[in-house]
Amino acid sequence: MVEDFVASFGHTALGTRLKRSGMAMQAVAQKWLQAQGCELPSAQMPVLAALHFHGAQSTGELAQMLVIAQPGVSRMIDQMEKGGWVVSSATDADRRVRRITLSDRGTALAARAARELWPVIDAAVAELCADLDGCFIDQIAALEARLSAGVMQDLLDRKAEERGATQ
Amino acid sequence: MVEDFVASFGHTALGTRLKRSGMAMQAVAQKWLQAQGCELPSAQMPVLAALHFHGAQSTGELAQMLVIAQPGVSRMIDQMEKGGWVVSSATDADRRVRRITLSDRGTALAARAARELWPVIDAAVAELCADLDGCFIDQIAALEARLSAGVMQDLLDRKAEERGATQ
DNA sequence: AGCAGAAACATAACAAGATATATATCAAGT
DNA sequence: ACTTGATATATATCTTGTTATGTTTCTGCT
Repeated sequence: MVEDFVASFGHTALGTRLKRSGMAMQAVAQKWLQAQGCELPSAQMPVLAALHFHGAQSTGELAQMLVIAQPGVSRMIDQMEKGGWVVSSATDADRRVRRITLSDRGTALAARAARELWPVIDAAVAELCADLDGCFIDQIAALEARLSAGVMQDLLDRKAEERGATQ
Repeated sequence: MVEDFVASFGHTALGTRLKRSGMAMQAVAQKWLQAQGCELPSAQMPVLAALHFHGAQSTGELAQMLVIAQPGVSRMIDQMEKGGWVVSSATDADRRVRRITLSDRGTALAARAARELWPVIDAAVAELCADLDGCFIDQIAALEARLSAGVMQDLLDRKAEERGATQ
């Protein structure tokens, strides 16, 4: 039995592999975040971070910043507003525009994430990708192997511990 | 305005970027395949290729080979059977098992793809990823830049032309 | 002022992955 | 032979992206 046909399919299926690896990384990160008591769905994290670092934005601006289609942002903001993470309102100058701000709850989570969650993920992923040698396709293969071996979970835990120990 | 916040977010959003790049590559490939008269949805292409190179498989075997969840295979096979690309039937030895085979139409498409479609994609992607220098995150950034510049479309066209010219 | 076209967002439907769970069948122990 | 547990697949629902299209509001021209 072929274990991973897609990986054996050369460059032809590279798109599939990149997508798969990306989803795997997101899944690991989300699981870890949940374990840290972070209730926000992982797909909404970039919105939170964008609003944290760059202040209030419109729907269209967020779509451009996050490079996702505008209807996706529309729906995501609805969900985040229901979850109490953001507040939105029509602007006075142009009443078509919906201005989105972090709520108190969202601000608090973003501050905490900036302090102790994102740096851990950043350090873990940086180390996950360190020493990926060879040509690009080999690097992807190495990354896939590390992900399926559970290396990223271990790194997240270790990095969190290290930060906790040194602070 | 920040153009691509995710890309500016360091390693933290690498998963999102990988996923995004993979989807972009798949989209370009699918568009090109359609232009070549290939009617099969791109997500079903790996199934076609797996059956072409490794013969009849069960639902579970396909899930393992393609590293996707079994319900996804179930649904995809339903669609492909409706589209006339595959035929499936319960096996005699174990009537729980659904054995999936390429139909005549599926066999014909796979043969054509193996001859003149997959090699083009392979060559194009190989060149797309050639000379990606630097550390992994820089390589991803370079890949993203090439994708958004439309380099992959151009390569597909050029590779197809080259193959056509030399054969 | 009023109308045409553009722009911002919302809504609907689709795609392709996921998980959770139900159903049907098989295998093994008594 | 029957019951119990495992296995293969199907079904239902969720997630998060997409495109297509509808609605509201603005802008600019006459």
